[in-house]
Amino acid sequence: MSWTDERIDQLKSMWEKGLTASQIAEELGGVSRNAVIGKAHRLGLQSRPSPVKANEAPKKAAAPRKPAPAAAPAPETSRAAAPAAQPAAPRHAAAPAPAPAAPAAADAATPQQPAAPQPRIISVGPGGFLRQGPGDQQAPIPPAPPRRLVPAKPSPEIADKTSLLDLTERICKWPVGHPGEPDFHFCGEPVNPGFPYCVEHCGRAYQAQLPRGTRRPPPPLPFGGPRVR
DNA sequence: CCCTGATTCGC
DNA sequence: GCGAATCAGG
Repeated sequence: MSWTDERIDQLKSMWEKGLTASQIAEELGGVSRNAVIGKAHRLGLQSRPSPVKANEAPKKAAAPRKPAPAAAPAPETSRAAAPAAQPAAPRHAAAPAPAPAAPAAADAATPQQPAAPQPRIISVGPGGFLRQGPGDQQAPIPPAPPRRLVPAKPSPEIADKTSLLDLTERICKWPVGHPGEPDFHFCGEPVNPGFPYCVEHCGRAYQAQLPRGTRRPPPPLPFGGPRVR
């Protein structure tokens, strides 16, 4: 899968909506969680409450992930070299810190600036578009971007059945019932590690090969077994 | 264990 | 540009 404009748009939308990278990856399909995060960063979408981000500016530069193989202790000008030149990544954008205007004249007579950098309250509507408050004029909101509303498919969670959308790497994918039927769902138990099914269903999926003659009639297979044409 | 996002770096 | 591998916190 490649990052088409559409998929990028979906990514942005969902990212801004606060969906996790995993959810986005799952929704887009064909990409990993890492791919989503990587793309998000490359797009400049940034800053999302990260569990690993609490710490800030430790005196020691972040430990290099990979100690240079076995050479060049030289001042490697790697990617993270730029100290503070361009409008690089604003680590913590906010920080209004308006220059303390009147240093000397401490006259309390300057009610000019209420100094209230009101945090913009933005809510997100379905589809990921941003709502504005009444007074929030920001004229050129996206000039009617062709933002497509994403179908809210996992909305009506049907019972506690494990649906196709609930399947993950570690959920038993043994089908129960038949596709198309109203109550068709998947087993949903934790898998037998290394297999797509839980222990119980592995037992049904993988039968020991018995010696000829002692074969037992094959157990029912998912979907009624291989179709014979 | 599971999850999360951030970062690096070979491709 | 991409994303797997890795790190690191919850």
